[in-house]
Amino acid sequence: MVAQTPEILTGILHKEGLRYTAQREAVWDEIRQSQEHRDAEDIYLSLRTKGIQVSRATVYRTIDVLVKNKLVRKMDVGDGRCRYEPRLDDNHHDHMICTETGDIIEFFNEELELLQEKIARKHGYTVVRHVHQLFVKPIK
Amino acid sequence: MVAQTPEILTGILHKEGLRYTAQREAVWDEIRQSQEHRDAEDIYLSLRTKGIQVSRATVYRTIDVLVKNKLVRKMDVGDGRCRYEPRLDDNHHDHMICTETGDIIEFFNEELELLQEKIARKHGYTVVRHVHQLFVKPIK
DNA sequence: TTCCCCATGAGACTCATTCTCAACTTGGAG
DNA sequence: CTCCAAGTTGAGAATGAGTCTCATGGGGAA
Repeated sequence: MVAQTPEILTGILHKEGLRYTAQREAVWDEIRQSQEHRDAEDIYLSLRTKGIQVSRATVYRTIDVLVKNKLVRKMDVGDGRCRYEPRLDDNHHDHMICTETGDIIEFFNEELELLQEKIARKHGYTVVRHVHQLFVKPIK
Repeated sequence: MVAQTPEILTGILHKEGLRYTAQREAVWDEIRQSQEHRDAEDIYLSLRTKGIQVSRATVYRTIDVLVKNKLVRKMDVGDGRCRYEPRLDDNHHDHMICTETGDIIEFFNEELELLQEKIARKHGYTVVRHVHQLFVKPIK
């Protein structure tokens, strides 16, 4: 359980020596209130549609701060646009992407996590982070 | 065992209804003779340095054909440039990227492969392909 | 050898993301 | 409460990997 209160952003900005601004709050709110995997343009347009004055540059800059502080998870699906999702509860998971519909399904498997670390150790390393995506298709 | 003979390219081009050209041969040779994970610019510059007349457009176009026909594997490391490696023996493997040195280590684990399929099936899918990268650091 | 059509190359173009810098805010000092 | 140094923002330019265009060049079937 992490980042459940509205003050979490204030704390992070303080820790980073950054100021609290309406734009940063708005970007975080926008990402937080949706559980989807959205790209930066989507987030930007959604804010503008709501009449919130913010620029693409600020959206990107704010996302960087949020990602760095683990409030947001960034994922590169390989189609040229990164997707972002809130990490409110900090539950780690990976993604399965349906090649037919584009749906993104989250999954988590403890055994898989352990196995990865085991493999890294076998080579004298320890896992810092990982990217694991399964491109799948429905079983008919 | 696949693609060990020089004629493999000819066969593929024929199958695809494409012509055999010096440029296509050169790009394939360049990738084939190195076991490294190189980006397109690297391959392009290496060819030019050797005095081979080829353009970036042709390098990209040829790589697409090679990737499609499984002579080359394309990997997106997430830093904006895709890397390519030959698939001469067609041994599937994933990658471990050292966050300190940038070294890329290949690994393969049968258990991991099976586990992925098992997870996908649990959700009603079957794995078409996957991206699995471990960003690691050396154990001191 | 001819000739049709594919292949090539130079450079324009795309598009997500980053950068620039002048104008604007924030927030601590006084 | 006001001031002002320093951080922030926005519009648009810049970046950079990869793609596209189209005039020119070159395979290869007949």
